Amino acid sequence: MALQYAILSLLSQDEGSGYDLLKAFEHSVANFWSASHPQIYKELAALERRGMVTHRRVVQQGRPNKKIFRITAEGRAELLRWLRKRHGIEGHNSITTLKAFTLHLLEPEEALAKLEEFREDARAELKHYQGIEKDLAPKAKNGDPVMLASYLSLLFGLNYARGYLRWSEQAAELLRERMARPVRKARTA
Amino acid sequence: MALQYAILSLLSQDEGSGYDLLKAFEHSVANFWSASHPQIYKELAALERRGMVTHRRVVQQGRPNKKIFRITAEGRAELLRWLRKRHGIEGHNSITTLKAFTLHLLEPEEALAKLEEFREDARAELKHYQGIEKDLAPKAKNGDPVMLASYLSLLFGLNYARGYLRWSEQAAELLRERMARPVRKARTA
DNA sequence: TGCTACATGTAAAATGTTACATGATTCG
DNA sequence: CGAATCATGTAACATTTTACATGTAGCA
Repeated sequence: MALQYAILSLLSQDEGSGYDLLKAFEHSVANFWSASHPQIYKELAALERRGMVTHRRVVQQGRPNKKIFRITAEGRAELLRWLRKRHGIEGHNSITTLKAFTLHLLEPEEALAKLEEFREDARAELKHYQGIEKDLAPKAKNGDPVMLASYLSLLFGLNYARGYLRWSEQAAELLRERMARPVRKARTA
Repeated sequence: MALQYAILSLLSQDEGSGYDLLKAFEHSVANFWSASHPQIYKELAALERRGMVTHRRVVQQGRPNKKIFRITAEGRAELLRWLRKRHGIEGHNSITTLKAFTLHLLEPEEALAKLEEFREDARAELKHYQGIEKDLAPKAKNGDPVMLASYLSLLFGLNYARGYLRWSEQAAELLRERMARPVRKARTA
């Protein structure tokens, strides 16, 4: 359902083909949304049936023809209605958190190694976003509202990666404390 | 697929019925995982077929009978195999980020109000977790490994909410800057 | 008397992924 | 010559949500 709004949002910036949308999901908005190509084509068809988008066929030589989709006035209105609704904080299913919750199955040393893995992943992710941010920041500060909105969504990802990193360090810290000062399970007879 | 591991993880702490699991997904682990009851019953059946869990029937008077599920040795081994695998940072589809990305459709004033909504939601969420944290922190520091693992997963949620809050404030700040010092779109003929 | 908790399921619909299918062009 | 890019779709499968279905006990 929400994928339709992701598509409408992308089309609200610029018209494009299903393939263009696919590339956007793989690159520019991979940060916060992903979709496979069959799903994109399915949702585009559904959106067209509902009058939210239209397309024109573009014949090309040497490469496959394509359909360029454009958002309609109704599509734009629908997107706005959705944007204005209040959704609250969404709880997503987080593999990492589930793993943290399951960490008691590992011996402390291995658990610590696992947290170290999380930390490495987070640092890599953070560096990645920081690279993009450096590029985008000046453009966003002086660019049009579309640029600013893109930048705000990037900042969300950046913040997330930062929180992830801080958490992995904090968690490792707690585990290390525990290892240094182990807990007696019961009276040591 | 991953839901099976969430179920195995819960059962690795304590045996329980499908209904117990449902309540866990609604409360204790709602933070990072959710599931509907049909899905839980289906996955329990699948896990049992694969020998990962077994159940015994408990007959009750005055209320429906129940099936208490228990993880098997193979289930535990499978859960450990999964835990040890490296998953990397998972990209989830975030409604909030999508909305941030779409914010250019609103006039700056309304966009700012939207960000203020995000901030309110984040503050509420953060307060909620902080309440739980106060309760759990002492128990986690002196409790068993299961307690510590639960605590680590709570910390993840806490960090997330903090990041969300900081982002919403940062985003509002950027927008306010922009409103004070608006951008000229092109040469003003 | 009506709502909530307890407790488990099936059926149908929606949503998403993976595999299958095609076919030219460009780059290394 | 093999892989990647461009470009769109179908089919099969997997996963998830919502609606349907049932029935007791306790609380307000």
